[in-house]
Amino acid sequence: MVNGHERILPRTRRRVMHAIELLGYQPNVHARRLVTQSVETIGFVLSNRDFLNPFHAGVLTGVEHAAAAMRHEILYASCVYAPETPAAELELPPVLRSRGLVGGVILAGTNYPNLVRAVRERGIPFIVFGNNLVRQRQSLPDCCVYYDDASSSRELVERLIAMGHRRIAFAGDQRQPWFARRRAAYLQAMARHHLATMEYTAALDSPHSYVAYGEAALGKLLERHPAPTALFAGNDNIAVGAWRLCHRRGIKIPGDLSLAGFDDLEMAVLIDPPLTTVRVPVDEVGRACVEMMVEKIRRPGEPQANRSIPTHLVERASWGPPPPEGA
Amino acid sequence: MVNGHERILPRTRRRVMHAIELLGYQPNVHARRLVTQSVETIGFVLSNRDFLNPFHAGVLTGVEHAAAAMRHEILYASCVYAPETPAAELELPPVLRSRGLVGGVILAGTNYPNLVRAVRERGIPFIVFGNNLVRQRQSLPDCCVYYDDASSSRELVERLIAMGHRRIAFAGDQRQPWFARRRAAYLQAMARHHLATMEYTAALDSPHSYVAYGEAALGKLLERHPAPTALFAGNDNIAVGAWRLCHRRGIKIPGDLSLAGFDDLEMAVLIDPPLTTVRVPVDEVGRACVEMMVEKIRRPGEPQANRSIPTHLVERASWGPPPPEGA
DNA sequence: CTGAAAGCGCTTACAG
DNA sequence: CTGAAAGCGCTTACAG
Repeated sequence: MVNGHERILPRTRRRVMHAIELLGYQPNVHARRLVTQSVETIGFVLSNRDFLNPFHAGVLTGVEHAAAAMRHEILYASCVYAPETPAAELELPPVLRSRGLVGGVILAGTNYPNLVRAVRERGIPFIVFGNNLVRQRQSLPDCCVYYDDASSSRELVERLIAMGHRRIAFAGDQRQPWFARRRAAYLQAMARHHLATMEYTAALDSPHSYVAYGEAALGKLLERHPAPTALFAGNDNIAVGAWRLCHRRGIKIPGDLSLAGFDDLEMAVLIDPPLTTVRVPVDEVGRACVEMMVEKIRRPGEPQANRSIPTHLVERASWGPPPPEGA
Repeated sequence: MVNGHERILPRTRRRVMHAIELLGYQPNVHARRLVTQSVETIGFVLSNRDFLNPFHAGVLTGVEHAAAAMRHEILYASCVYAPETPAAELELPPVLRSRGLVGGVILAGTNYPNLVRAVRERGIPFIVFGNNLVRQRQSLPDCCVYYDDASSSRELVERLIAMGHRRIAFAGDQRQPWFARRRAAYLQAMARHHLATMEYTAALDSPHSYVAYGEAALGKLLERHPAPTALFAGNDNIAVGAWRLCHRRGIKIPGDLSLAGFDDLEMAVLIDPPLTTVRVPVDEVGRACVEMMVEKIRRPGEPQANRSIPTHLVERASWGPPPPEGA
């Protein structure tokens, strides 16, 4: 009666409900799950990150809000593994190992094909945050949520060109797929306008040194003659590094150099001038993950299209027309 | 046999283990939990925050790592409530409502006595992140983890005094207990040296406007004659606001004004000069929460001391001796 | 419309 | 040392 909509005498129903209220009765979830063979819990696995960065914190927030609205809980787990380990030999965390802990998992962080394969082989329904999926040859239909960094990147470069910039540089380590995609959009826009590209794509040693990377990148790019009049940094931290170099060298932003980043971190509005960048609606990414996950649990085997969340160019004072030629 | 250490023929044991391996057998957690009446899951409740900020993301990371090491899982849930709602009328999220979902909860975010009371009345073991516990009259023994902001704050002010500063200002909204504690340490240090205090403690309208608050604070403080030679900002965002004002007005840091914050956010090293601040070892806060939680679940009723995690003064270039008097 | 029984997959005493 | 039984707290068919 408590669960179903049986035909029952309204009076009886009321009395039972009253007793429930009175005693503070709450059904035991494990007994229920044992018999129904279903779980309302979704695992959120953060892979290969030593801490929860603001981006993933935002995705997790979105995931939790969406899940709560659909009466699901979120089990948070981190997971570190080597890309080369064969799928069968991966040491999986309990979320991916124990029977019944979760009804499915959202794989966030940076993932590789071996983990995806291991999860698939165990029959655990899963959704992958696609932008950070590295080295995946064949596409993964049915289970990916992306944010669309290409469109905004293209728009960003097109806007710089429309302002009059011709020497537009790009900076970002190409081994990281997010930078590779942003660069591809940059190359495409530049090619469309028959403009020569200027790139700094050196390998990045430590994931924590984006700012230093940005300083080095702009330093190198400024050695060229003629120098770039605009820099599209692969992310905001790289942009902040470039900004610091300008600050030290007295290069005016946007007078001498227009600067744009990607991510819209909190600090984007704190530097002076505030940074033009691209915002990823992380809460929508999280929501999309949950919606796909719930749909997949409800209708197993039913095909679903991958989802792509649009991103938004956020225009701020760090860009403007290029300096007059020959100045 | 799988669970216990019974005396069994080694050969039989080996054969069973082999079969387990072969079939990929994993026990069903719900059946196990139903019979053992225990859960290895700990709830992490983020209260009254609309998103997971870097500080709490760090605590959550610490909590998850410590929990994983002790073979516990983390259920992440957010919870928004009004401080005035009577405990009995609070609408609790499933972690705090369902029977058996978790063995206990860590209450992070900003909490009020009504929630603490509701959780206690339901008999759910809990640990509270004490620094953000507001309006709690009687102390909560046995269940609090704090970070010690007083010692580092005092040390910070003492160091400024030792450098020769006499006019040291403080900025932070006193209704927020973390600012109140830092201010108390400031007042104490100033009193010890018989120095007059200079404060900006206006109410802060929006939690997202710390930077603007910092700009306003320093603006007001600089109207005084003589002006302060150092500012202890209640947190890094307020310090960044002050830094921006200095940047715009051409006030040199630390030549004209020494600046210090609290939190050691990522941006502390990105501003120029990098910011002297206080670092809270968030992972240790998280670990302490888990350790107390597990201890409390294992030995119910056993008294435990509250824990206080030391913080660390991080000296950077944003402070130095005061300008020569009368300059 | 209502009550009693079976069974979900385990663990834990207990009998062989 | 090993196997069979009882029972954790539910839900779901089924008999009354």
